[in-house]
Amino acid sequence: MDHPRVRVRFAPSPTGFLHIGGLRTALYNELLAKQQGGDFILRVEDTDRERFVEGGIENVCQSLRDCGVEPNEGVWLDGNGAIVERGDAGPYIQSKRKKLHSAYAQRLIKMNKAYYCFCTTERLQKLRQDMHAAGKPTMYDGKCRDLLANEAQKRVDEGEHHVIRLKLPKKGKIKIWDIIRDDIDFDWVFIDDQIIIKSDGYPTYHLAATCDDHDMKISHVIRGEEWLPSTPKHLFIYEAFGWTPPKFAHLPLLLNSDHSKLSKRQGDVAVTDYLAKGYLPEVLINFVALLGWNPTADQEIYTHDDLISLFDLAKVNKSGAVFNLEKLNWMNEHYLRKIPEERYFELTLPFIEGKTGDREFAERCLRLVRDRIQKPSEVEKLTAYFFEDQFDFSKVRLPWKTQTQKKAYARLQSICEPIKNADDALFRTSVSLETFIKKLIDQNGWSNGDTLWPLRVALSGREKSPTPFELLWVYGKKRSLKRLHDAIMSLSTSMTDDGNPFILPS
RNA sequence: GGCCCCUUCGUCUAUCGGUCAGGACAGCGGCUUUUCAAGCCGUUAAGAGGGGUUCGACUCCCCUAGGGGCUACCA
Repeated sequence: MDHPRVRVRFAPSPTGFLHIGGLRTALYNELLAKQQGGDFILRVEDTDRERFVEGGIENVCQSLRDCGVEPNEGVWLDGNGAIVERGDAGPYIQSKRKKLHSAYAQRLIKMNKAYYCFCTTERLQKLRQDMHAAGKPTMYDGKCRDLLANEAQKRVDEGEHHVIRLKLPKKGKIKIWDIIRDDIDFDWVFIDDQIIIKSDGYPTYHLAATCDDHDMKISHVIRGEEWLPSTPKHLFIYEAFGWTPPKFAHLPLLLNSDHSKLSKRQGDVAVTDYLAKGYLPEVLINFVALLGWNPTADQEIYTHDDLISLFDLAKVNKSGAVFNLEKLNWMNEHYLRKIPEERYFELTLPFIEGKTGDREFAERCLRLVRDRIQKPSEVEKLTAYFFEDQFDFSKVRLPWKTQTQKKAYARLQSICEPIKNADDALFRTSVSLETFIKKLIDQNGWSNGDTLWPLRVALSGREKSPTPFELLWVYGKKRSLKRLHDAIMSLSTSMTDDGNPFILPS
């Protein structure tokens, strides 16, 4: 009997930040829930007190919110950024369910599906070492497995340190079914009696997640592939209690370029890091959705809504996917060009804050570099020269190819005058400026190269830059003339190939 | 070591027995051009290997190899 309603959960442990792989897991869960009109729950798995990181829950929630992957049930942040829980199946913070978990463990003991184990960490460690040295699988030897129930209970009552282990079958096979991978067979002999309650009284993942999933009526468990080998243990618990297990879908791992599990060592893994660098949330979603799945043969760009309607768990790939930063960059660049200009300004303005008090000038600068960036932060460098007072022309060639300094000087002078006399309206678009300059070239019988090169270098202070027409437009008349005068001045003082005295233009 | 999973261009992927194996990123080349980008056009590049099954396998089965995951009182 299947679960009538689709209810899925993303269940991170708050041991740091939301991992980019976690974002994909959360997304796939959310896509299924939204598509099927079900529930997407956020449950925090914080049963490991030693690894708990302050602020971890907040970071996960905030990252999910930033990316628009919103749970409609479970742990969430309220307007003030405080952690709250909503929904009827709570509590959703696992540590608060400790009593529930120990009650389930007790029931398992009563059913003879679990047992108390008094073995010390030291004994266990030595056991593992010995088995490893003997070339055998490192498993628990079952020392406490057949302790008499009342004897074990007595030792517990006397306060002896203990854990609770699952009493797994020692023979036979178990078949699990996975939406992505179909049937998988496991042999019980190779599966260890898993600890389900630690000596601190807290449950391990295996018991907590399984029982919580049942209590919360989870219909599909969508999680990383690393959980595949422990799924038989989870199924054992479902069977012991007579519960209907959810459907499982184990997602392929995200990989570094050397095909190891995606890790911090080889770049950013936290969603926060990507957001901070200016990757758009919708890009992260679009990109990460396509790591392991693609709904069509020839489309790369999908909105969140597209993904919701097209999502199909059964078509998710089985093999791991390398996280390809270059493609992410391309996608961010692509989106950056499509978003409304206002949003583009919002994204980029902070990076040139304080450079000029002239908002319109700033916006023109940003518009000019828009198709030259992959990330908002890059505008800072690309627009830097617009805000420099003076260029150092000694490092660049103002004349074009074989053009003499004298001729470059004369050419710039000849351009200054018409620009000075031009109507302000001319500066409204770079197209009109282009027409104007080209006409000037035409009328005077000049050539493009020995006019446009010096003009462009004069305006940018560098040999590589956008077109002179765009530069004139960005600067406007006054700033343009200032740049031209600076260049002319520089040419006149550095001229050594010709003794003629030059008169500086007014 | 043991168990499990995986294997199409360098990378992300499409293909669900019959295709010139398609698209995207990156690369390369060209066009454009005052430079650099961008843009446009074109192009290199793949079914790990070996056996089967079949009229026909990238697709189904087996073996081998390679990669990955798990093997904690972490999740």
